[in-house]
This record gives sequence, structure tokens and C-alpha cells, in this order.
Amino acid sequence: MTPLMPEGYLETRRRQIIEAAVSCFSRRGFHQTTMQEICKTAGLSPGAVYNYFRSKEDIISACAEISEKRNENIFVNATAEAGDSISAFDSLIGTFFSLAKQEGIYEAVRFDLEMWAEATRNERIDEILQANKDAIMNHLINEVEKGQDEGLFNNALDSTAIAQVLFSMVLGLEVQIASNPNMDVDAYADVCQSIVWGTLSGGEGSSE
Amino acid sequence: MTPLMPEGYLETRRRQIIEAAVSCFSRRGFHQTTMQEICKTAGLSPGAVYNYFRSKEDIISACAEISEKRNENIFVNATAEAGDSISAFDSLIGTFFSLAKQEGIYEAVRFDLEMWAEATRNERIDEILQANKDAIMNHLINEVEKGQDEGLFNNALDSTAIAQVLFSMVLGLEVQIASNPNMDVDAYADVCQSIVWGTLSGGEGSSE
Amino acid sequence: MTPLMPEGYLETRRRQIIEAAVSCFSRRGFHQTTMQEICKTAGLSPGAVYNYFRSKEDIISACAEISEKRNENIFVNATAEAGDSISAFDSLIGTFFSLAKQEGIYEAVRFDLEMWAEATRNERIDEILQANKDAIMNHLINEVEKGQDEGLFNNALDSTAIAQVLFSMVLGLEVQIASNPNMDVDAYADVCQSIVWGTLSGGEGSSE
Amino acid sequence: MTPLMPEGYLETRRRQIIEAAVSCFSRRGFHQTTMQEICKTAGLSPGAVYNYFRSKEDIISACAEISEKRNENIFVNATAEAGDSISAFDSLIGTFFSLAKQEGIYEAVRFDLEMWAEATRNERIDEILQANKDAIMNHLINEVEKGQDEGLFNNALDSTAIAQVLFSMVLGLEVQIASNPNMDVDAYADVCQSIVWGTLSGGEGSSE
DNA sequence: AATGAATGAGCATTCATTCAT
DNA sequence: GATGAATGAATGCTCATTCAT
Repeated sequence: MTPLMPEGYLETRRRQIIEAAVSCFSRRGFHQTTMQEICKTAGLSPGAVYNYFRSKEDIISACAEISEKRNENIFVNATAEAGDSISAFDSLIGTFFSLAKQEGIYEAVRFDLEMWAEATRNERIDEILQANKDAIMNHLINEVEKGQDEGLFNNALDSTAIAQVLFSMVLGLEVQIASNPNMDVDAYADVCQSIVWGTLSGGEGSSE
Repeated sequence: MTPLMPEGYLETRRRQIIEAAVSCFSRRGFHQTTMQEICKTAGLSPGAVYNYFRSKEDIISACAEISEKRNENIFVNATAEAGDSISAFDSLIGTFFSLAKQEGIYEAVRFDLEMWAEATRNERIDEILQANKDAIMNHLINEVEKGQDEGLFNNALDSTAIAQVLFSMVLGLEVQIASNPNMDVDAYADVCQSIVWGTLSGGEGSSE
Repeated sequence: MTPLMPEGYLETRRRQIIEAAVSCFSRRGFHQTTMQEICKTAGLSPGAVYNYFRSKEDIISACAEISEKRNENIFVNATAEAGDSISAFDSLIGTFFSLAKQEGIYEAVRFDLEMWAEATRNERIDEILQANKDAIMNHLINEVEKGQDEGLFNNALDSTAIAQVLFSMVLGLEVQIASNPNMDVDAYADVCQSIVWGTLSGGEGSSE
Repeated sequence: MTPLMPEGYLETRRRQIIEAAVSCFSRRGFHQTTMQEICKTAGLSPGAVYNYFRSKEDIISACAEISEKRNENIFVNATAEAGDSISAFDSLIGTFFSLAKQEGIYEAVRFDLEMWAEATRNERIDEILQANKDAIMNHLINEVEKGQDEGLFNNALDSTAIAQVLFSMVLGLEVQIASNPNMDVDAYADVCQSIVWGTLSGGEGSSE
């Protein structure tokens, strides 16, 4: 009588649509992507897609949520098991920059840029990004303060500001990858690590 | 019959349209801004606007060009008259971050985000951004290499990578200002300066 | 395997759907009511409903048929057992206007208006309404002619026209109830009765 | 410079669209008429139509307003110059029923039915109809009361109810014309006149 | 040059109906 | 019989662009 749908059928469909949408949005942006494109990419009819989402707006929000959740997890997990401050940052840098070399990063980066632009005029997206950014920043600030206690960072500097600058290294990398997918991420990571280790400055000249 | 237009009349009109367009694009993005909005903001009729630009696409490109030219000038001028490397970076940081506190920065930042997203799918915009980025990066790499010669930066690190990370501090700041226009730019600038001066690290120099 | 359905099961289901549909149609009109609404109201799935009706069109027709059958019965029964003409009309008026005060009249009236509008462009509905109207009019004309024979109505007037005007009193009341469900039906009925009794005119009989 | 549109150009266009819409709505109803049909009938593109009306809803309202204004004027003008009560009603009946025989009445009647149905679920339409109905009823009640003073109508009856019944003669006629455009309006008018004159009743038997 | 009404292809969304389960 | 996810043609509406004035 009841046509038993396989367990998790609906959730799978939602995922399928979201993945199709993210792919479209990355390639063409939110407002140049048509619903038809999303439907075609997802292999569904418009009617079917609208069984899972009430509007294109909702699809955009769902994509943003998933994307941000993913970004947040990376940060949180990367510092989870670390002991002292310096190894926490090493772990963070290692994890993050290895991700930046994975396949699919270009799509993710483009999607992030699209979200950043959209967030300035779309309150829902802004809230999602804000929540994500807050979580990451709290994490970072916490680590920075530990680092200041342990003598890794200068106590005279504002911990929030240090965290913001460190965060910028990630954000800025995304912007630069977007315009040059082939950039040398390893060299970039080395510089970031030098900054944390205090070896960016000339004197000591650590010959690699 | 045709009245002599004041010198530069055409260029003035173009500017008027571009400024209106930048304002609209910043607020609503390229693809949610309608030509009607641009016309209204510029105080002109659609027909008039189309006398100066052949398409919306052209207006977007013109806006991007002007915006990037402005960004580039900031960088180039800021390092123009400096002597040694450290004062060059001090000048750069001083100029840049004072700009980041000027009125109008929010509009500029939003426009930049919009361009970064658009560049990934619009070749003309990409070229404009690429050219600008190349100019800035060349400048920065040059300064970094001078810094390495002068012992300011570690010789073992890739000069391009250092420049990229320094550039990220600007790009990342823009992203963060977009989501929080009230952030403390001065504290952020202090951290950037510490990185250049080599005083980010803990032990010594807690004298601000 | 197939369980014996209780006697009249099919007809019961049809009724259930028709009643749900009438309720929806009254509230939202034929063309703003969706099949989904009807299904939900009937507590059935679309697939189930389409087992009993081949199309929305068919449901509309079935609703119209039931509604008109009901209207016709009221008229026919109201004059069935009457003796002379004047008591026939008294009975008619009494029955009809007591119905007009029953609960549910508002829904019925709205459905009637909807049908009248629909009949002008839907042949099936038109036929159903026409048949009903013919039945009622024949009844009325018959009574009017009896009334003319008994001296109740002026012989010089066309019996059909008299019947039409009397019918208008019912139709017009429906239109007025639709726009004002609280109107004073009793006072309206008094005037109708006065017209039949010939006491609408001024001079004499102000004794109610 | 200003491309002088002929005087009243815009108003003419609005009229043109409204007339096209009324024609479509009469034939197919509000909700089965598509914007494309209206555009085609008006000889305009969708974009052009949407320069004059912000939505289909607005077109419906504008049509309703014009239609009701017309209906109201008929009533008001018909009684304007009359002297005593009986000649006022004669004038009303004469004017109204001559209109009911004019070409175009069928379209008008169908539009009225459509509006009555729509008014039960569309507040804007309801307000328009209500205002019109109030104006007409006030007029009618006023005349009825004069008639009661002059001995034309029974003082014992509620003047509002009398007016409502008289109004029903018009409304009911519309319903009946809709289902039978060829009905004998003259005979119907004669009966209405008899009711006002008090000669509907049998006794006097005015042999015509 | 300027105007702004007009164009019409294109968009997001709906909904009567179907059919695999 | 019953379910409800899927279909896809059709709808109301938008907007970059044109052109008669």
C-alpha cells in the first residue's frame, strides 16, 4: 500500500540537487545559473526539484550551509588533537594547505567567492557566513591566545587582529587560487609557516 | 544646429554612467542590477546610456577597468618614493590601511568581491583583474626581493610566495571588511607591520 | 486477495471526493483550486483520487451535478403537496427562504456563482445548469399559470416572464448573500410574499 | 528632445489593454485567461502591457473598476431627472431594460458573473463591487422611501428589503441572460413594471 | 544626442496528470 | 486500490536592447 521509498531516499535526492546546484553556481554564479540548468545537471525535472526546495533562494541557502559546514569542519578538526600551540598551527597549516591542493578545490573556491559577494546583499547568506566565520575566528583567537601564553606570538598585539591576519592568509589564498588555479600552494604554505615560526625575517637565514 | 559640446563632454557622461553603475553594482551585484536602475541612478534614459555604451557587458568592463586602475595606482604610488625596503613596506602599509578606513571603502570592497566572483566566468573581467594583479605582484615581488637583499626577509623563501602572502593580507582584509565594516583596521595593520618587522614572534619586543 | 469492499464503497469514496472538491471550489473557485488541495481536503493521495475521476474537469462536472440536483429537489419538493396556487407559492417561499438561513448556505451560494460563471464557457456545466433551470422554470411556469387561472396573477402578463421574475428573486438573493452573508433574509422574504399576494403596493394593507 | 507622445497617449493605451482584457475575461474567465491572450488581443507585447499594469491582478481590478463605474452610472443617471416616484421607476426600468437589449450586453453580463464569483475570494474586487452596490442600493432605497411616502409602496415593508428585491430583478436577469442570451427582455420588463405599478395581481386583469 | 514606449526571448515557478512501487 | 515522487508544458512576469519621434 505504502510504496516504500528506500531508506534516506529523500535526503539523497536533496543532496543530489545541492551538489548539482553547487556545481552550476560555481561555474556560472548564482544569478546566471537558471533552474533549468540545475534540473538538467541533477537529472530531474523542475517539478521534482521543487518537491525538495521551495525556491531557488532556498537552494542557494542550502548550498551555502553545506559549503560553510564543510569549511568549518576543516578548521575545527585540524586543531582538535594538537598539543602545544606551535603544533596546533602546524597541523592547521598542514591540513588546510593539503586541502588547497585537492581536486575540486577550484570549484569550492569559486563557490566561496560567489558567497562572499552574495552575502553583502542577501541576509540569509550573510547569517550563514557570519556564523561560520565566528566559529572559525573563535577557534583561531583561542589558539592565538594560547600561542601568546606560550611565547609563540607577541603579547603586545591584539589576539583578534592576529587571528584576522592569519585568517586573511586563507581567504587571500582563495582569491588568488581563483585567478590562478596553478599557483604554488606549497611555497605559499612555507611562508605562512615561517610567519608563525618567526622565521620570515632575514637574519637567521634558515637555509632549507 | 548641433551645439558645441563642452570639451570632454562625452568622457564626462561616460564617467557619470560608470559611477552610477559602480554604485548599483556594489549594492546589488552585476546580475541583479538592471539597466533601468543604472539609468535612473545616472539620471539618464536607456537610449542615452546606450549612446555611450554598447551593452551592459561593456559597462561592467568599464567599471572594472576604472576600479582596477584605481587599486593599482594606490599600490604603485605608495612605494614610489620610498628609499630602503623597510620604509617602502611601512609606506605601503600606511597608505593602504589609511585607505581602508576612508568613507566609501565599503562600496569599493563590495565591488571588488563582485569582480573576483565575476572574473572566474567572464574573460574580459578576468583579463582586467589579471593585468592589475600582475602589476601589483610584480611591484611586490620586486620590493620583497629588495627586502631579501637587505636582510628584511628570509632568503630561503620564495619571493613570489612571500609577495602572495603579503597580498593576501590585503585581499583577506577586504573579505573581512565586507562582512564586518566596523572591524579594527588599525590593530590589523599593526599585526601586518609586525610581520614585516619580524616582531610577530613572542619573546622579545612587546614594546608597541 | 482483493478484500470485499463494503457495499457502496466506491460511491462513498466518490462522495467524499466531491464534498472535498465542493468545499475547495467554494472557497477558491474552480481554477484556483489545485488537485493537491482537493486531495488533501479529501484525505487521499492524487493517485487515489484519479482512480475515481478521470480528470479535474470530471470532478467539476460531478460537483455541479450534485449541487444542481440538490437545488432542483428543493424547488420540486417545496411545491409538491400544495393545493391552491397561493399556498403553493407560500410553501415555496417558506421552504426556500428558510434554506437561505441555514448554515452552509454561504458555501452553496458561492458554489452557485462559480457555476454560473463557468457555465458561460464550459458546455458540460452549461448543460447541467440548463437542465436544472428548465426543470425549475417549467415548475414555476406551471404554478404561475395555475395562479393566473385562479386570479392570483394578471392574465395579461406572459407567464414565462412572471416565472423569470420570480426566479430572479431567488437568483438575485444569492448574489446579494454572496456579498453580504448577514443580510436580512426574512425582510426580503416578506417583500417577495407581498409581491405574490399583491400587497406590495401602497394604499391599503399596511397590516403585516 | 522630448519625443512628444500625442496627448492622452498613455491613457488610450491603458484603455486599449483594459478593453482587450475585459473581452478575454468575459470569454474565458479571469483565471483561464493568460497574459499572452490579453497581449495578443490588445496587439501589444507582454513588456508593453507591463508598462501600464504591474500585474494581472491589477488588470483585473482595473477592469472591475471600469465595469462597475459604468453600471453605477446607468443607475444614477436613469433616475436623475425624474419627478415623482412612479416616473422615477419607469425611467429606471426603461433605461435599464433597453440597455439589456443592446449589443455587447452578453459580454458585460458574463463579466459581471465573473466578478461576483471572484469577489467572494478577492478583497480588492469585493471592495469595488461593494462600493458600487452600496451606491446603487442607497439610490434605490431613497427612491423606494419616496415611493412609500407617495403611496406607491406598502409602508409596512422594510424599504431596504424592497430595494433588495427590486435589485434582484436586475441581478437575476443578468444570470438568466447569461444562460439564455435570447430571452424576451421586454416581457420581463413588463412584469417588473407591473410589480411597481401594483398590477401584477390578478383581479383587475388589465387586458392588454 | 535624448527620450521612453515597445519588444520578445527568457526566467522561476506551478500543477494536472502519470506510474513504479 | 493506494501512494506520492516525478513529469514537463505552460504561466506570469522581467529586462537588455531598439527605434520612432
